[in-house]
Amino acid sequence: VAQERIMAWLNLLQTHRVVLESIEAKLGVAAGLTAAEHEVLARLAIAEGGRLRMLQLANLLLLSKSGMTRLVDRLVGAGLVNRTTLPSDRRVVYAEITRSGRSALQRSMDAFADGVDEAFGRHLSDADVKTLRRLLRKVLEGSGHWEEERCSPRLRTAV
Amino acid sequence: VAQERIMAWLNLLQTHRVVLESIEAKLGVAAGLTAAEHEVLARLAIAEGGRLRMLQLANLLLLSKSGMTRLVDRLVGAGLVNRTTLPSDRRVVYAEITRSGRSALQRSMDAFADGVDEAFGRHLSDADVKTLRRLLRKVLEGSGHWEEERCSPRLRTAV
DNA sequence: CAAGATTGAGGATTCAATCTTT
DNA sequence: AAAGATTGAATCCTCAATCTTG
Repeated sequence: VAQERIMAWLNLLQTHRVVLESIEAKLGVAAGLTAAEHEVLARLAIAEGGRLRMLQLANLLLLSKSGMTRLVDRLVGAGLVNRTTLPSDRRVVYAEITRSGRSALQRSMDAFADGVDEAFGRHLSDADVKTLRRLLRKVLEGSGHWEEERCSPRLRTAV
Repeated sequence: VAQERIMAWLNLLQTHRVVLESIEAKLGVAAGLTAAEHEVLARLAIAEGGRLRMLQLANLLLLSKSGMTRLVDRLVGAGLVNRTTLPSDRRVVYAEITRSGRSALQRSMDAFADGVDEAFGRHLSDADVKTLRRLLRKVLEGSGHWEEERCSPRLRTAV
């Protein structure tokens, strides 16, 4: 019934909170990063030239433009990212991962994977994970919010 | 592989954002409530006597004590909830839903169900919903965060 | 004027400190 | 002293307005 749908949503909400909290705890002690900061570094590291436009980043993380400006502000302040402009179109600002950013990412990468595994993956079989992903994809596609690059990035292992 | 787990988590994150946004939009226009505010009203409406302790509410919504204090502040300001104290233990504060709160809930209830259905349930079969819920429950139980009352409340239809 | 990004103001949440009652 | 709740300071986010370049 409809009740079942509502409770499924309730459980998704709770799972989100619980798992995120666990991931952020691990990331915090290992690299002093929030989950969002880690994801920016991870996205930049696999991008062509180690850089992405601000708007592209905001889109990938489902964040507002101004939210991304502030997030990058923090990363620049920590020396993990630079802002760059190319002469071709000087309206566009690129965020570019620094050498220091790549080494921070190496540390946070393991913490992140640990966090995901501990709170999320450990209790699910490989088949469960596949099923879960298939269902979530169905939801996202159904509401028109699936984008290959955002939802299914090729994750390079090499940093 | 581990990649698959990470992407499953990524998709959960995105689904959470997308569905929540849709629900809040519906709740906003229909009743001027956020999702958290709606859930407080819903929890109070099915509770014995229409009231719950602040700490119990915070636990149900996975919010901090102070976060719940402020959330109830807003609901009291809107006249949807009252604060009460019983003589048995005057340290405890109860949030109690008002008549006005119940009528607001009647409006927000439908909007909420619509939002869940539209962004979340519509694209999943009944079997899919059941499967999804089973997997999420597995995650929550595995990490020791499943609590029957919080994760599987009996949802009375009568308000 | 439109696109891309940043800034200012305001809202929601958390941690640590405080207040009241037991 | 401990339990329950609130308050103050700080963080992070969003919306609307603004600035710069095309």
